[in-house]
Amino acid sequence: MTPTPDLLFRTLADPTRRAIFERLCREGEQTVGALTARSGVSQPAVSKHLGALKQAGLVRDRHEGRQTHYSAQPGALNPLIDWTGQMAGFWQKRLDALDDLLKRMDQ
Amino acid sequence: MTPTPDLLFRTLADPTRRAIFERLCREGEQTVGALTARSGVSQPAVSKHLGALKQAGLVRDRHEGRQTHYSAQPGALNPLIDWTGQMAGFWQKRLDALDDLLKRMDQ
DNA sequence: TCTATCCATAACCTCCCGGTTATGGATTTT
DNA sequence: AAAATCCATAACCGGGAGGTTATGGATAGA
Repeated sequence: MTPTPDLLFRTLADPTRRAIFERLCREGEQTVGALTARSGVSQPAVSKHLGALKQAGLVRDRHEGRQTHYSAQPGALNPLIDWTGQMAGFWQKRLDALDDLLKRMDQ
Repeated sequence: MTPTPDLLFRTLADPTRRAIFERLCREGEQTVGALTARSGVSQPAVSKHLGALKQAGLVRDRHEGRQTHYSAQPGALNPLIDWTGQMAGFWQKRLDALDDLLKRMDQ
């Protein structure tokens, strides 16, 4: 079984935090300062968001002198993909059953 | 462009609410009473969650006498799927660029 | 008709979360 | 050595979200 996507959903629910993650996905590794510059919130806020993202396994950090570089951790989205796939699967399954039923009633 | 998955993430972030949605996906249409029975929270709480799910387009309701039947609305997850796909795509793109660069340096 | 059931809404409470400012340790620059 | 920069943590605050109980409208059953 794939790990529960609970933490993932909670972490990505906040727009500011998700925006940070998106930027890391689009543009690759960034320092805290660079991320803060266009985030619209204070540097401590960004640091907190990065901490949350890290705890959810969505980002990695790399220390270099006095600055910290963050980068997106791609595979971390897999549980999300699996979950949506499952939900779609359940739906499809019930659709098939209905289809089958109708086919039997038809003949 | 696909609609922003913001509302989707926020709506699915709550475990109780997501559990209700999962049950509707697995087992199909359910009345509020049936959902309340195994939800662990009060009936008004369930009604509120269903309201949120409905507003996010994740469920449909069907009134029949004094009871209301809810069912999952499958296509609603598409923006989520698109979003995860985009993120994975960005990552892949940068990987390709890196690969290309290395190849050039090599020769 | 009278009662019981189903569900939605209102009113309220609590707690968590995202924001802020303040601070300090580590490192770079002058 | 002194000053400045980068970032993380602490402390605090306000608002929102999820929970509850209370209530009422609509429908089904007696």
